[in-house]
Amino acid sequence: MKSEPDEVSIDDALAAPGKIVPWVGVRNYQARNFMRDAMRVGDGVLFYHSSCAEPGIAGLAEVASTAYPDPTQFDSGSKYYDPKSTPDNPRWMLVDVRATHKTRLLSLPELRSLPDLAEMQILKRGNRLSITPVSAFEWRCIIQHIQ
DNA sequence: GCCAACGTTGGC
DNA sequence: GCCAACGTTGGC
Repeated sequence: MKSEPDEVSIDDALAAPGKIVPWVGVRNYQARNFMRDAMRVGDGVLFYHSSCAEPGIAGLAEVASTAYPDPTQFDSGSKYYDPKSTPDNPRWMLVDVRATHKTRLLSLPELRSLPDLAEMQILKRGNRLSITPVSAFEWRCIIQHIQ
């Protein structure tokens, strides 16, 4: 799951109450569907810093709730406000994410250098999704290299 | 700041 | 339903 560290960094997440952050602001249907349909409480999460000086995996986390409506879509003062969404028929969902560890930065160039990760979705050309699945094989590879 | 790549919008 | 125009993402 990508987060801009200027918005929510791994340090911010670890400092939050219960180390939990609600993953607000996702406004892409595919990314929403991953949270709504594919994620289960306890699933592992790679906390990825994007749009920053050193993009890469900065920590580990886990899914901490099932999906529920993103409250920011109803808040006209929020930059994530969506006037086309209503509480009766919410368009955007999110899950809570609980940070578990800060890791050394596994930088984007380092990720790209690992042959086992060649098929990883986040590394595919043109990928812009802020949430992408990670295979068990890729997860093990990353956990090994992060040590 | 640039720009490739992709998603969304809206006229037809 | 097509597709041009526009907006966004995100690495560099």
